[in-house]
Amino acid sequence: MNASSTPSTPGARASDTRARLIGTAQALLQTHGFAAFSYQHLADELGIRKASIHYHFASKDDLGVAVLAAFRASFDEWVRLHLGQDPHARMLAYLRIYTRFARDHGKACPVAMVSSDFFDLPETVREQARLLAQAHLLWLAATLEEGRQAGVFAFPGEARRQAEVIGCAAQGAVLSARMWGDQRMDDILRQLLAQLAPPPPARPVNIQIMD
Amino acid sequence: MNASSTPSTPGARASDTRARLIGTAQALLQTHGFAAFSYQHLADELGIRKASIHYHFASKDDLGVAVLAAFRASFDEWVRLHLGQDPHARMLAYLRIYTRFARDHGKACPVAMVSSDFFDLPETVREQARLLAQAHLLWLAATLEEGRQAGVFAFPGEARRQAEVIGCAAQGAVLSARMWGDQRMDDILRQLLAQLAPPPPARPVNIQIMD
DNA sequence: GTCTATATCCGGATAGAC
DNA sequence: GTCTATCCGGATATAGAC
Repeated sequence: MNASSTPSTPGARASDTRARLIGTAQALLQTHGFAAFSYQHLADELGIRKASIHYHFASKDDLGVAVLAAFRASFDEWVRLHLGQDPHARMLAYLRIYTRFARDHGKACPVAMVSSDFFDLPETVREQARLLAQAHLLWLAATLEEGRQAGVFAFPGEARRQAEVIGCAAQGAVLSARMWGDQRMDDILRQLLAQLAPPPPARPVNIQIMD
Repeated sequence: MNASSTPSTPGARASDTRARLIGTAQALLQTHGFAAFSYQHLADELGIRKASIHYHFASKDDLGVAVLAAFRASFDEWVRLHLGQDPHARMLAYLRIYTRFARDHGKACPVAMVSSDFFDLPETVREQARLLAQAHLLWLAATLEEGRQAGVFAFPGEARRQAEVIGCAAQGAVLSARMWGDQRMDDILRQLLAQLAPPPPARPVNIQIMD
Protein backbone atom coordinates (compact mmCIF):
# COMPACT_ATOMS: atom_id res chain seq x y z
CA MET A 1 0.00 0.00 0.00
CA ASN A 2 3.05 2.25 0.16
CA ALA A 3 2.39 4.72 -2.63
CA SER A 4 5.72 6.43 -2.09
CA SER A 5 8.44 6.12 -4.69
CA THR A 6 10.95 5.72 -1.89
CA PRO A 7 9.33 3.44 0.67
CA SER A 8 10.74 3.53 4.13
CA THR A 9 13.42 0.96 4.79
CA PRO A 10 15.11 -0.05 8.03
CA GLY A 11 18.30 1.59 6.81
CA ALA A 12 16.73 4.95 5.96
CA ARG A 13 18.72 7.87 7.29
CA ALA A 14 16.92 10.27 9.57
CA SER A 15 17.91 13.23 7.44
CA ASP A 16 16.28 11.66 4.37
CA THR A 17 12.91 11.16 5.97
CA ARG A 18 13.18 14.51 7.67
CA ALA A 19 13.79 16.26 4.37
CA ARG A 20 10.96 14.42 2.66
CA LEU A 21 8.64 15.31 5.53
CA ILE A 22 9.50 18.97 5.19
CA GLY A 23 9.04 18.90 1.43
CA THR A 24 5.68 17.19 1.61
CA ALA A 25 4.56 19.44 4.44
CA GLN A 26 5.51 22.47 2.39
CA ALA A 27 3.22 21.33 -0.42
CA LEU A 28 0.37 20.49 1.97
CA LEU A 29 0.74 23.84 3.71
CA GLN A 30 0.41 25.65 0.40
CA THR A 31 -2.63 23.68 -0.73
CA HIS A 32 -4.57 23.10 2.49
CA GLY A 33 -3.02 25.31 5.16
CA PHE A 34 -1.24 24.46 8.38
CA ALA A 35 -4.23 23.47 10.49
CA ALA A 36 -5.85 21.46 7.70
CA PHE A 37 -3.09 18.95 7.02
CA SER A 38 -2.32 16.11 9.39
CA TYR A 39 0.40 13.68 10.33
CA GLN A 40 -1.81 11.06 8.70
CA HIS A 41 -1.66 12.87 5.35
CA LEU A 42 2.10 13.13 5.63
CA ALA A 43 2.45 9.48 6.61
CA ASP A 44 0.33 8.33 3.68
CA GLU A 45 2.39 10.41 1.29
CA LEU A 46 5.71 9.05 2.56
CA GLY A 47 4.56 5.49 3.09
CA ILE A 48 5.29 5.37 6.80
CA ARG A 49 3.13 5.35 9.93
CA LYS A 50 2.09 8.62 11.45
CA ALA A 51 3.65 7.78 14.82
CA SER A 52 7.04 7.65 13.12
CA ILE A 53 6.83 11.33 12.28
CA HIS A 54 7.09 12.22 15.94
CA TYR A 55 10.64 10.86 15.93
CA HIS A 56 11.60 13.67 13.52
CA PHE A 57 9.25 16.37 14.76
CA ALA A 58 8.05 15.89 18.32
CA SER A 59 5.08 18.18 17.75
CA LYS A 60 3.32 19.61 14.75
CA ASP A 61 4.43 23.05 15.88
CA ASP A 62 8.06 21.95 15.55
CA LEU A 63 7.28 20.80 12.03
CA GLY A 64 5.66 24.13 11.26
CA VAL A 65 8.76 26.00 12.35
CA ALA A 66 10.98 23.78 10.20
CA VAL A 67 8.69 24.12 7.19
CA LEU A 68 8.68 27.91 7.28
CA ALA A 69 12.43 27.99 7.89
CA ALA A 70 12.82 25.82 4.79
CA PHE A 71 10.77 28.25 2.73
CA ARG A 72 13.03 31.04 3.93
CA ALA A 73 16.16 29.10 3.07
CA SER A 74 14.79 28.42 -0.41
CA PHE A 75 14.06 32.08 -0.93
CA ASP A 76 17.52 33.10 0.26
CA GLU A 77 18.97 30.69 -2.25
CA TRP A 78 16.69 32.06 -4.98
CA VAL A 79 17.86 35.58 -4.18
CA ARG A 80 21.47 34.49 -4.43
CA LEU A 81 20.85 32.92 -7.84
CA HIS A 82 19.30 36.13 -9.21
CA LEU A 83 21.82 38.59 -7.82
CA GLY A 84 23.32 39.43 -11.20
CA GLN A 85 20.13 40.30 -13.05
CA ASP A 86 18.75 43.76 -13.60
CA PRO A 87 15.78 44.91 -11.48
CA HIS A 88 13.16 44.42 -14.15
CA ALA A 89 14.23 40.88 -14.96
CA ARG A 90 14.45 40.10 -11.26
CA MET A 91 10.94 41.34 -10.64
CA LEU A 92 9.64 39.30 -13.57
CA ALA A 93 11.35 36.22 -12.18
CA TYR A 94 9.91 36.94 -8.74
CA LEU A 95 6.35 37.17 -9.99
CA ARG A 96 6.91 34.00 -11.98
CA ILE A 97 7.40 32.18 -8.67
CA TYR A 98 3.75 32.82 -7.93
CA THR A 99 2.67 31.90 -11.43
CA ARG A 100 4.35 28.54 -10.92
CA PHE A 101 2.67 28.16 -7.53
CA ALA A 102 -0.78 28.75 -9.00
CA ARG A 103 -0.20 26.33 -11.86
CA ASP A 104 1.03 23.67 -9.45
CA HIS A 105 -2.35 22.47 -8.20
CA GLY A 106 -3.39 25.94 -7.07
CA LYS A 107 -0.72 26.31 -4.43
CA ALA A 108 -0.93 29.58 -2.53
CA CYS A 109 1.80 31.70 -0.98
CA PRO A 110 2.89 30.05 2.28
CA VAL A 111 2.76 33.42 4.03
CA ALA A 112 -0.87 33.89 3.00
CA MET A 113 -1.82 30.43 4.21
CA VAL A 114 -0.12 30.98 7.55
CA SER A 115 -1.76 34.39 7.87
CA SER A 116 -5.16 32.76 7.58
CA ASP A 117 -4.33 30.36 10.41
CA PHE A 118 -2.42 33.03 12.30
CA PHE A 119 -4.62 33.35 15.37
CA ASP A 120 -4.55 29.60 15.93
CA LEU A 121 -0.76 29.29 15.69
CA PRO A 122 1.80 29.17 18.51
CA GLU A 123 4.24 32.05 18.77
CA THR A 124 7.14 29.93 17.50
CA VAL A 125 5.41 29.43 14.15
CA ARG A 126 4.22 33.02 13.97
CA GLU A 127 7.77 34.23 14.41
CA GLN A 128 8.99 32.14 11.49
CA ALA A 129 6.14 33.46 9.36
CA ARG A 130 7.19 37.03 10.12
CA LEU A 131 10.79 36.27 9.25
CA LEU A 132 9.76 34.78 5.92
CA ALA A 133 7.48 37.70 5.06
CA GLN A 134 10.19 40.14 6.11
CA ALA A 135 12.74 38.54 3.80
CA HIS A 136 10.38 38.90 0.85
CA LEU A 137 9.52 42.51 1.66
CA LEU A 138 13.12 43.60 2.09
CA TRP A 139 14.07 42.04 -1.23
CA LEU A 140 11.08 43.61 -2.98
CA ALA A 141 11.82 47.05 -1.55
CA ALA A 142 15.46 46.89 -2.59
CA THR A 143 14.58 45.71 -6.09
CA LEU A 144 11.94 48.39 -6.53
CA GLU A 145 14.23 51.16 -5.37
CA GLU A 146 17.05 49.98 -7.59
CA GLY A 147 14.64 49.78 -10.52
CA ARG A 148 13.29 53.25 -9.91
CA GLN A 149 16.78 54.74 -9.86
CA ALA A 150 17.55 52.86 -13.06
CA GLY A 151 14.42 54.33 -14.62
CA VAL A 152 12.65 51.04 -15.30
CA PHE A 153 10.09 51.43 -12.49
CA ALA A 154 7.93 54.34 -11.45
CA PHE A 155 5.77 54.55 -8.32
CA PRO A 156 4.85 57.18 -5.72
CA GLY A 157 6.40 57.37 -2.25
CA GLU A 158 8.69 54.96 -0.46
CA ALA A 159 9.82 51.71 -2.04
CA ARG A 160 9.01 49.91 1.21
CA ARG A 161 5.33 50.85 0.84
CA GLN A 162 5.24 49.83 -2.79
CA ALA A 163 6.86 46.53 -1.81
CA GLU A 164 4.00 45.87 0.59
CA VAL A 165 1.47 46.52 -2.16
CA ILE A 166 3.22 44.14 -4.56
CA GLY A 167 3.58 41.47 -1.90
CA CYS A 168 -0.04 41.68 -0.81
CA ALA A 169 -1.30 41.72 -4.38
CA ALA A 170 0.78 38.65 -5.23
CA GLN A 171 -0.60 36.80 -2.21
CA GLY A 172 -4.12 37.79 -3.12
CA ALA A 173 -3.54 36.82 -6.73
CA VAL A 174 -2.55 33.23 -5.98
CA LEU A 175 -5.49 32.94 -3.60
CA SER A 176 -7.90 34.18 -6.27
CA ALA A 177 -6.35 31.74 -8.74
CA ARG A 178 -7.82 28.96 -6.60
CA MET A 179 -11.28 30.32 -7.38
CA TRP A 180 -10.88 31.44 -10.95
CA GLY A 181 -7.92 29.54 -12.39
CA ASP A 182 -4.35 30.58 -13.05
CA GLN A 183 -5.17 32.66 -16.13
CA ARG A 184 -6.78 35.15 -13.78
CA MET A 185 -3.56 35.40 -11.84
CA ASP A 186 -1.46 35.98 -14.95
CA ASP A 187 -3.68 38.94 -15.75
CA ILE A 188 -3.25 40.38 -12.27
CA LEU A 189 0.53 40.10 -12.30
CA ARG A 190 0.67 41.67 -15.76
CA GLN A 191 -1.44 44.57 -14.50
CA LEU A 192 0.84 44.94 -11.49
CA LEU A 193 3.84 45.24 -13.78
CA ALA A 194 2.02 47.63 -16.12
CA GLN A 195 1.37 49.90 -13.15
CA LEU A 196 5.08 49.92 -12.37
CA ALA A 197 6.08 50.94 -15.90
CA PRO A 198 7.44 54.50 -16.09
CA PRO A 199 5.37 56.94 -18.18
CA PRO A 200 6.61 57.60 -21.72
CA PRO A 201 9.08 60.53 -21.98
CA ALA A 202 7.26 63.79 -21.27
CA ARG A 203 6.03 64.35 -24.81
CA PRO A 204 7.16 63.38 -28.28
CA VAL A 205 8.86 66.73 -28.83
CA ASN A 206 11.80 66.13 -31.09
CA ILE A 207 14.48 67.19 -28.73
CA GLN A 208 17.53 65.03 -28.59
CA ILE A 209 20.01 65.64 -25.86
CA MET A 210 23.44 64.73 -27.11
CA ASP A 211 26.08 63.62 -24.74
CA MET B 1 -22.47 29.73 32.27
CA ASN B 2 -24.38 31.37 29.43
CA ALA B 3 -22.07 34.21 28.44
CA SER B 4 -24.53 35.48 25.88
CA SER B 5 -26.38 38.72 26.46
CA THR B 6 -29.51 37.11 25.04
CA PRO B 7 -29.65 33.63 26.54
CA SER B 8 -31.82 31.15 24.77
CA THR B 9 -35.35 30.93 26.08
CA PRO B 10 -38.14 28.47 25.30
CA GLY B 11 -39.95 31.23 23.43
CA ALA B 12 -37.06 32.25 21.21
CA ARG B 13 -38.01 32.60 17.57
CA ALA B 14 -36.13 30.53 15.07
CA SER B 15 -35.29 33.56 12.96
CA ASP B 16 -33.62 35.23 15.94
CA THR B 17 -31.28 32.36 16.68
CA ARG B 18 -30.70 31.83 13.00
CA ALA B 19 -29.66 35.44 12.53
CA ARG B 20 -27.40 35.36 15.57
CA LEU B 21 -25.82 32.15 14.31
CA ILE B 22 -25.08 33.74 10.97
CA GLY B 23 -23.67 36.86 12.56
CA THR B 24 -21.41 34.95 14.92
CA ALA B 25 -20.34 32.59 12.17
CA GLN B 26 -19.46 35.58 10.00
CA ALA B 27 -17.10 36.87 12.68
CA LEU B 28 -15.58 33.43 13.30
CA LEU B 29 -15.09 32.90 9.58
CA GLN B 30 -13.19 36.16 9.32
CA THR B 31 -10.96 35.48 12.31
CA HIS B 32 -10.36 31.72 12.15
CA GLY B 33 -11.61 30.52 8.77
CA PHE B 34 -14.39 28.14 7.84
CA ALA B 35 -12.71 24.86 8.74
CA ALA B 36 -11.29 26.20 12.00
CA PHE B 37 -14.51 27.22 13.72
CA SER B 38 -16.92 24.68 15.11
CA TYR B 39 -20.52 24.27 16.15
CA GLN B 40 -19.13 24.16 19.69
CA HIS B 41 -17.64 27.65 19.33
CA LEU B 42 -20.93 28.96 17.99
CA ALA B 43 -22.90 27.28 20.74
CA ASP B 44 -20.68 28.74 23.46
CA GLU B 45 -21.04 32.20 21.96
CA LEU B 46 -24.83 32.02 21.79
CA GLY B 47 -25.35 30.18 25.04
CA ILE B 48 -27.04 27.14 23.54
CA ARG B 49 -25.98 23.51 22.95
CA LYS B 50 -24.25 22.60 19.75
CA ALA B 51 -26.90 20.03 18.81
CA SER B 52 -29.44 22.84 18.66
CA ILE B 53 -27.61 24.44 15.79
CA HIS B 54 -28.50 21.52 13.54
CA TYR B 55 -32.13 22.58 13.78
CA HIS B 56 -31.25 25.82 11.96
CA PHE B 57 -28.48 24.47 9.73
CA ALA B 58 -28.59 20.75 9.14
CA SER B 59 -24.95 20.69 8.14
CA LYS B 60 -21.99 23.02 8.48
CA ASP B 61 -21.98 23.35 4.71
CA ASP B 62 -25.50 24.76 4.83
CA LEU B 63 -24.29 27.28 7.38
CA GLY B 64 -21.37 28.18 5.16
CA VAL B 65 -23.68 28.91 2.25
CA ALA B 66 -25.90 31.10 4.41
CA VAL B 67 -22.94 32.98 5.88
CA LEU B 68 -21.49 33.86 2.48
CA ALA B 69 -24.92 34.80 1.17
CA ALA B 70 -25.26 37.14 4.15
CA PHE B 71 -21.95 38.78 3.31
CA ARG B 72 -23.19 39.31 -0.22
CA ALA B 73 -26.47 40.81 0.96
CA SER B 74 -24.55 43.18 3.24
CA PHE B 75 -22.36 44.27 0.39
CA ASP B 76 -25.33 44.82 -1.91
CA GLU B 77 -26.86 47.01 0.78
CA TRP B 78 -23.57 48.89 1.20
CA VAL B 79 -23.45 49.52 -2.54
CA ARG B 80 -26.98 50.86 -2.47
CA LEU B 81 -26.12 53.24 0.37
CA HIS B 82 -23.15 54.68 -1.53
CA LEU B 83 -24.80 55.04 -4.94
CA GLY B 84 -24.86 58.84 -4.80
CA GLN B 85 -21.20 59.45 -4.01
CA ASP B 86 -18.50 60.29 -6.52
CA PRO B 87 -16.01 57.54 -7.52
CA HIS B 88 -13.15 58.78 -5.35
CA ALA B 89 -15.26 59.02 -2.21
CA ARG B 90 -16.77 55.62 -2.97
CA MET B 91 -13.37 54.02 -3.34
CA LEU B 92 -12.21 55.59 -0.08
CA ALA B 93 -15.30 54.24 1.66
CA TYR B 94 -14.69 50.82 0.13
CA LEU B 95 -11.12 50.60 1.38
CA ARG B 96 -12.30 51.78 4.77
CA ILE B 97 -14.35 48.58 5.01
CA TYR B 98 -11.08 46.67 5.15
CA THR B 99 -9.54 49.11 7.59
CA ARG B 100 -12.45 48.46 9.91
CA PHE B 101 -12.04 44.72 9.44
CA ALA B 102 -8.39 44.82 10.42
CA ARG B 103 -9.05 46.98 13.48
CA ASP B 104 -11.82 44.63 14.59
CA HIS B 105 -9.63 41.89 16.11
CA GLY B 106 -7.69 41.39 12.90
CA LYS B 107 -10.61 40.18 10.86
CA ALA B 108 -9.68 39.23 7.30
CA CYS B 109 -11.69 39.45 4.10
CA PRO B 110 -14.19 36.56 4.03
CA VAL B 111 -13.24 35.82 0.44
CA ALA B 112 -9.59 35.45 1.39
CA MET B 113 -10.43 33.13 4.28
CA VAL B 114 -12.62 30.97 2.07
CA SER B 115 -9.95 30.92 -0.62
CA SER B 116 -7.51 29.43 1.86
CA ASP B 117 -9.93 26.65 2.70
CA PHE B 118 -11.10 26.39 -0.90
CA PHE B 119 -9.89 22.89 -1.72
CA ASP B 120 -11.57 21.46 1.36
CA LEU B 121 -14.95 23.08 0.67
CA PRO B 122 -18.02 21.54 -0.99
CA GLU B 123 -19.13 23.00 -4.29
CA THR B 124 -22.14 24.72 -2.73
CA VAL B 125 -19.90 26.89 -0.56
CA ARG B 126 -17.41 27.49 -3.35
CA GLU B 127 -20.19 28.79 -5.54
CA GLN B 128 -21.27 31.32 -2.93
CA ALA B 129 -17.68 32.43 -2.53
CA ARG B 130 -17.43 33.07 -6.26
CA LEU B 131 -20.66 35.05 -6.24
CA LEU B 132 -19.40 37.21 -3.38
CA ALA B 133 -16.04 37.83 -5.04
CA GLN B 134 -17.76 38.58 -8.32
CA ALA B 135 -20.00 41.21 -6.74
CA HIS B 136 -16.96 43.01 -5.33
CA LEU B 137 -15.04 42.86 -8.59
CA LEU B 138 -17.91 44.16 -10.68
CA TRP B 139 -18.43 47.08 -8.32
CA LEU B 140 -14.72 47.86 -8.25
CA ALA B 141 -14.42 47.75 -12.03
CA ALA B 142 -17.41 50.05 -12.50
CA THR B 143 -16.13 52.52 -9.91
CA LEU B 144 -12.64 52.54 -11.40
CA GLU B 145 -13.91 53.11 -14.91
CA GLU B 146 -16.25 55.88 -13.80
CA GLY B 147 -13.40 57.50 -11.88
CA ARG B 148 -11.05 57.30 -14.83
CA GLN B 149 -13.54 58.99 -17.11
CA ALA B 150 -14.08 61.66 -14.46
CA GLY B 151 -10.31 62.21 -14.32
CA VAL B 152 -9.84 61.28 -10.66
CA PHE B 153 -8.21 57.89 -11.35
CA ALA B 154 -5.47 56.86 -13.75
CA PHE B 155 -4.35 53.32 -14.51
CA PRO B 156 -3.24 51.33 -17.55
CA GLY B 157 -5.47 48.90 -19.43
CA GLU B 158 -8.91 47.58 -18.60
CA ALA B 159 -10.74 48.59 -15.44
CA ARG B 160 -11.60 44.95 -14.83
CA ARG B 161 -7.91 44.08 -14.52
CA GLN B 162 -7.22 46.99 -12.24
CA ALA B 163 -10.18 45.92 -10.12
CA GLU B 164 -8.59 42.52 -9.65
CA VAL B 165 -5.35 44.14 -8.51
CA ILE B 166 -7.15 46.33 -5.99
CA GLY B 167 -9.23 43.45 -4.71
CA CYS B 168 -6.25 41.13 -4.32
CA ALA B 169 -4.16 43.82 -2.67
CA ALA B 170 -6.94 44.58 -0.20
CA GLN B 171 -7.28 40.91 0.68
CA GLY B 172 -3.54 40.60 1.12
CA ALA B 173 -3.45 43.78 3.16
CA VAL B 174 -5.91 42.59 5.79
CA LEU B 175 -4.08 39.27 5.97
CA SER B 176 -0.76 41.02 6.53
CA ALA B 177 -2.39 43.19 9.18
CA ARG B 178 -2.76 40.02 11.26
CA MET B 179 1.03 39.71 11.30
CA TRP B 180 2.08 43.31 11.54
CA GLY B 181 -0.86 45.26 12.93
CA ASP B 182 -3.43 47.50 11.28
CA GLN B 183 -1.07 50.44 10.83
CA ARG B 184 0.67 48.36 8.18
CA MET B 185 -2.58 47.94 6.34
CA ASP B 186 -3.37 51.66 6.42
CA ASP B 187 -0.04 52.27 4.70
CA ILE B 188 -0.80 49.72 2.02
CA LEU B 189 -4.23 51.13 1.22
CA ARG B 190 -2.80 54.63 1.09
CA GLN B 191 -0.18 53.46 -1.37
CA LEU B 192 -2.86 51.76 -3.45
CA LEU B 193 -4.76 55.03 -3.69
CA ALA B 194 -1.61 57.00 -4.43
CA GLN B 195 -0.95 54.70 -7.38
CA LEU B 196 -4.42 55.46 -8.71
CA ALA B 197 -3.94 59.22 -8.57
CA PRO B 198 -3.70 60.83 -12.01
CA PRO B 199 -0.36 62.49 -12.83
CA PRO B 200 -0.24 66.29 -12.44
CA PRO B 201 -1.20 68.20 -15.63
CA ALA B 202 1.48 67.68 -18.26
CA ARG B 203 3.76 70.49 -17.11
CA PRO B 204 3.28 73.76 -15.22
CA VAL B 205 3.25 75.77 -18.43
CA ASN B 206 1.10 78.82 -17.81
CA ILE B 207 -1.49 78.08 -20.39
CA GLN B 208 -5.07 78.66 -19.38
CA ILE B 209 -7.74 77.41 -21.66
CA MET B 210 -10.78 79.62 -21.34
CA ASP B 211 -14.18 78.28 -22.01
C1' DG C 1 13.94 4.80 12.76
C1' DT C 2 9.86 2.68 12.36
C1' DC C 3 6.41 -0.07 14.08
C1' DT C 4 1.74 -1.37 16.85
C1' DA C 5 -1.29 -0.08 20.16
C1' DT C 6 -3.42 3.14 22.84
C1' DA C 7 -4.80 7.48 25.27
C1' DT C 8 -7.28 11.66 24.92
C1' DC C 9 -9.66 15.04 22.89
C1' DC C 10 -12.67 17.39 19.66
C1' DG C 11 -15.07 17.53 15.22
C1' DG C 12 -19.96 17.05 12.83
C1' DA C 13 -24.08 14.63 13.02
C1' DT C 14 -28.31 11.95 14.77
C1' DA C 15 -32.19 10.16 17.92
C1' DG C 16 -35.56 11.12 20.77
C1' DA C 17 -37.36 13.46 25.15
C1' DC C 18 -39.40 17.82 26.53
C1' DG D 1 -36.55 25.13 19.44
C1' DT D 2 -33.65 23.35 22.58
C1' DC D 3 -32.19 19.77 25.31
C1' DT D 4 -29.32 15.19 26.75
C1' DA D 5 -27.02 11.36 25.21
C1' DT D 6 -24.56 9.02 21.94
C1' DC D 7 -22.10 7.61 17.64
C1' DC D 8 -18.23 7.76 14.74
C1' DG D 9 -14.28 9.54 12.67
C1' DG D 10 -10.03 11.87 12.86
C1' DA D 11 -6.73 14.79 15.23
C1' DT D 12 -2.12 15.06 18.10
C1' DA D 13 0.58 12.64 21.01
C1' DT D 14 2.79 8.80 23.96
C1' DA D 15 4.66 4.08 25.36
C1' DG D 16 7.21 0.48 24.37
C1' DA D 17 8.47 -3.51 21.13
C1' DC D 18 11.56 -4.45 17.24
